[in-house]
Amino acid sequence: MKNLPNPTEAELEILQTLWQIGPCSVKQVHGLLQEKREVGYTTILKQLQIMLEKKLVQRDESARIHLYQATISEQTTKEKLVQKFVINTFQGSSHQLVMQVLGNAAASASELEEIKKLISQLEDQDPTHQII
Amino acid sequence: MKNLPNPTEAELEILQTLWQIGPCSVKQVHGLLQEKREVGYTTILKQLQIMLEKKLVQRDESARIHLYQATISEQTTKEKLVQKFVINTFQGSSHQLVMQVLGNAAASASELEEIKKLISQLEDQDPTHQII
DNA sequence: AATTACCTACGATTAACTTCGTAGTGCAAT
DNA sequence: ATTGCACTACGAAGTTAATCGTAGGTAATT
Repeated sequence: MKNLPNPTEAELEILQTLWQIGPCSVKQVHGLLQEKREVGYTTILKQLQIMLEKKLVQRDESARIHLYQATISEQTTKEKLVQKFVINTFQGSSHQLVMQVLGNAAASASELEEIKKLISQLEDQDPTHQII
Repeated sequence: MKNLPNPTEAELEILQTLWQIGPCSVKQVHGLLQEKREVGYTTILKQLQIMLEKKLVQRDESARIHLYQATISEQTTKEKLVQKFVINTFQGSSHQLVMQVLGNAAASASELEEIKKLISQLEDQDPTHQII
């Protein structure tokens, strides 16, 4: 429940794989990241050790091969990162961010449908409710 | 037209004020940022000098008081930053980002209206067109 | 038992960012 | 002219991130 620091870029990359496949060894993480880019084994190891100190992950040391898992949830982590990004880049206006994304990189028709559905839900919830 | 580096956090903060008020002196930038947080005058000066080297800004040295202005546009800069952020945080899925933002921090009713309007426009443009 | 293979620990390095102090320069006001 | 103010230039320090090499230990294999 404490407030851990936001993960850095490299840390987030590792967290994404932990979220994806659950508790796993350094070797597994390294194997997956290696597919995307050249990176040394000990680099990942060191990162995980640092993340352990920061309490971004915990590890099971009962076996010789330590197993790491994320201590922070994907959802709330991304929420915080988005929040910070919106403040830095759009001076806090998440509305501006959405307009940007939709305008430029947007979505397939089905994804737009999905978004419209979500908006309808939000509106139905409470028409007067200020969500942003 | 070249590819300049993305601005850092502190640089972006300065760029925001340059975009907002146009060409201006160090003093002006410092004055505005000072309102938001404690920061030294020479800090801003140095940053602007660094940004000049990186070509993120240009300056008019004709007068004793140099005037700085952004060389990169607000729109394209933010596009690039969003793109990078989406890749890092949502593995390239801007759709996921939008759903996140709408779900959590979303918008007032009028803003939702605006977003719906934009979606309609996008759909009308070309229903089969993959926008994302 | 000796060798090999794998795993962790740790230190060191490099680069980037951010910040600010000090010094120097020139304009302006007395 | 001298003094003082405002502005720029530059260097330096402190931080944080990211990467990897080397060393050391444990377990399995021969």
